[in-house]
Order: sequence, then structure tokens, then C-alpha cells
Amino acid sequence: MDFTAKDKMVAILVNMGYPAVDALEAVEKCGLQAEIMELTDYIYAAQMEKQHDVILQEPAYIWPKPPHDNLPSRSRGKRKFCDSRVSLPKEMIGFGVPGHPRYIVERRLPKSALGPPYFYYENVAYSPKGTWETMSRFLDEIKPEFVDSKYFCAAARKRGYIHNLPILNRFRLSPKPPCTIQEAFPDSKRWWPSWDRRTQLNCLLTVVSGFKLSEDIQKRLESCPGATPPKEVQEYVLAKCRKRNLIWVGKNNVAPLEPEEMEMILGFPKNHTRGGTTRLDKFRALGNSFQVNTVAYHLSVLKKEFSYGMNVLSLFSGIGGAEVALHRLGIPLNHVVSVESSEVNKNIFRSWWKQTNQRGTLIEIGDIQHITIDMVGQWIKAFGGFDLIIVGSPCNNLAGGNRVSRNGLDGELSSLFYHYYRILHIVRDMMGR
DNA sequence: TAAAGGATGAGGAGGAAT
DNA sequence: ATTCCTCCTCATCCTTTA
Repeated sequence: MDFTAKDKMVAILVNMGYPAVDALEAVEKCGLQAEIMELTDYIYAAQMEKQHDVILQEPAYIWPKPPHDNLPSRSRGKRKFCDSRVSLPKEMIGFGVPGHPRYIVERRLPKSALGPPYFYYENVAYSPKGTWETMSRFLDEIKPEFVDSKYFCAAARKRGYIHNLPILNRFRLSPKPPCTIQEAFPDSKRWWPSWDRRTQLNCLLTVVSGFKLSEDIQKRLESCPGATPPKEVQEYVLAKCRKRNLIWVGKNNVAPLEPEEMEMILGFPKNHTRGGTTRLDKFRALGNSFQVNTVAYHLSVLKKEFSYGMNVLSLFSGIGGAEVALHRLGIPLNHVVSVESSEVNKNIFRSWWKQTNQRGTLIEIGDIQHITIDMVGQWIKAFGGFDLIIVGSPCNNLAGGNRVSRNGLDGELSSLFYHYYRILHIVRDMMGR
């Protein structure tokens, strides 16, 4: 490295008021070609990271007053239903999905919900009773939009979304991903028995089955005489295939999806989860993620307004499904504050950020509980505010697959939802809302 | 020691029949 | 209104294996 140039750069930053240590680190990390803006952003991000140590000494944050509990009361005279009751639609097409007849719904947002900033919240559709009512109550009484990703890809994924985005003139990402198993896995066609009539997969989960089940199924099928196995065997195999989301990969041979195949179905670039240390890490990361095409469809309405780019506060970023969706929509990411506790996920996301040559700044925060008013204030001061807050809060205590601790929104992890509520209010307050 | 495998149902939603 | 049936779910924990 050219030391005179390096010293000169550091001197410029020191003159601007930055500590010499931070300035030196920034120059070394970003290189001599970096622009001043890039360097100052780096210093700022580094300072944010270092704040973690002092956070716990700050006075406790005073939470905003929770919304009034006006759940339906059965004793109320002749009221047929109450506005705040959330019912799951039979067809999960929300305000409409591509290729489906237009679904006209009156969309009324309360004044308190209007942006900026826009916000977009996601969680599992099938949560314990009352969960969506509560989340809705905390989010300006906005009714969730329930959408099944089976309209966007080859697997089901029933999710609810609470957001204040416009809904007119949405458009989908191109190219359109395969929406059937047969399109997604053309090679499997030759092994697919006629009595397995599945055309789409069930929800992609965080764990997959091992090879022993495949062995067991193969053994059962091969012990059957004749071309087609008897009804009982068919039903047994089909039940296992549905439950474990197995596809046919050889004669009488089924297998769970590979991480690369899950990436494809969820709309991520190939090898997106390369940074995951183990196979299980990848399954965990992918099973918890957004379906990119679905989210992008909803976010597509922002393309016009933010063609110059946007500032995003991304809570529970995971492997960056939201950022990937915005990137694929062609919306530049100017400043992103990404909150994610898993090191594996952070590595995966950071690796994507570098590989796609993002020009914006990325600030990584580990624990949402450590975000303070001051931190938000500094971000807003530096960026001029957030354009979008995008959140998929933990579903561990909501998901049907959890047999141990499915204890609802107040569960150990799912209760982090309330920190989203807290931070949303901080951002709104600071942006003059 | 760390990664992979296997066992562990409840709880709704949605039909289709009374 | 009921009952009965089929289907599905961003999972956790302990054991086995390399």
C-alpha cells in the first residue's frame, strides 16, 4: 500500500473530526480507492457496533402505550362480528396474485398507519388463536393479507402479511419461477409414479428427513410384485412423501430436497447459503426465510417511488430475503440496517452483499433488544430517515411443527415481535410522525 | 466433539356427511 | 348445528454416528 496516500486519507478523516484509530481502520478495510462517503459510512458502522457494550447501562426504554384491547365481546347485543376478528381466507390470495382473477377488496388504512415509513411485517398464517388479532392490534388495526406462496413457486408457504403498502399495480419478478414440481425438477419426471399425483410441494421446513426413510420406502416398493404397488403401500409412501416433502430421484427412490433446490424454490440465487457451515445450518436458514418472489410482488409497488434507492431497516433479516427481493426488483439499497442474531445467517447475508457489489452501506446489529433510541436517532440523522421497515419476527412459538413450546406470541422467541413494535414507534416519532 | 438422524402430536382448517 | 374424517405445520430434543 502507498503509505503517503494512506496517511493523506487518514488525515482528511481526522480533520473531519473522526478518531484517528477509526479512520485508519476504515482506510485499511475499504482501500485507497474508496470515496470519502464510503469511509465515513464504514466508521459510522464500526462505531455502531462498538456501542453494544454501553447499551446495558442506559436507562430502560419506556415502551409506547399498547393499543386499547377491543377484542370482540360476545355479550354485545346483536353484533354479528367484530372488526378486529381475523379469519383465515379459504383461498390465500391476499389482495390478488398473478394469474388469478382480480380480487377486489376495500383497502382502508387508518391515518396512523400511513407512511413514511412503509412497513412490511410477515409471520406464519397458522398461529395459535388470537395471535393475528394481537399483532393486528399493535399494528394500527391493519388486517393481515394472507398469501400462499404456491401461487409464486412450486411449494406451499402460507403466510400473513401486515403492511401499509399500496396494492395497485403490483408486478411479479421475471423470469417466472417454476410453479409445479414437474417444472422445477424435470429430471424427476421419469421416476415419478403415476399414483403420486402431487404437483406442488408442502411448506419447506427447517429440517428434512435422513436417508433411512428413503431406504425404507425403496425396500417396501421393491418387495411388491407387479408394476404398481398395492393400495396400502401407495398410501403409506404417499403419506411419508407429503409429510417429509420427498421427491422422486430414481427408480423407487425418494429423497428430501437439497439446499440448492430449496434456494431455487424460495427464489434465492444459486448457492446463496454457501456461507452456511453445515448442511443443517442451510436447512435451518432456508426454512426460516421469505419466499422471495412473493415478497417482491408486494414490494414491487415501491419501484417507481424509489428508483433512486431506499433506506431499509431490516429486522430479523435472516439470510436477506427482503434485500434480495428489493435487489431483484432493481431498487438500489442505499443504507441498510440489518438486525440478525445468527452468525451463520449474518455470514450468508454479508457474502451476498459483497457478491452483488452493493454500493450502499450495511450496518449489522446482532440483537434487536439492544437497539436504543439514540442508535435509531443517529441512523435517521445520518440517512435522513428510513423508507421501509421490513420484518419477519420469530415464529418458533407460533409454528404448528413446534410440539414443545408452541405458546404463542408471548413465547420466548416470538415475543420479540414487541420489540418490532417498540422500534417502529421510535422510528415514527423521530421521523416526525 | 460436532454433525446428522430419529422420535416426539397437538391443534386447527376444511370437507362431507348427518 | 353437530360429528367424523383428512390434511398440514418458518420445530425441539435426545440419541447415534463419524
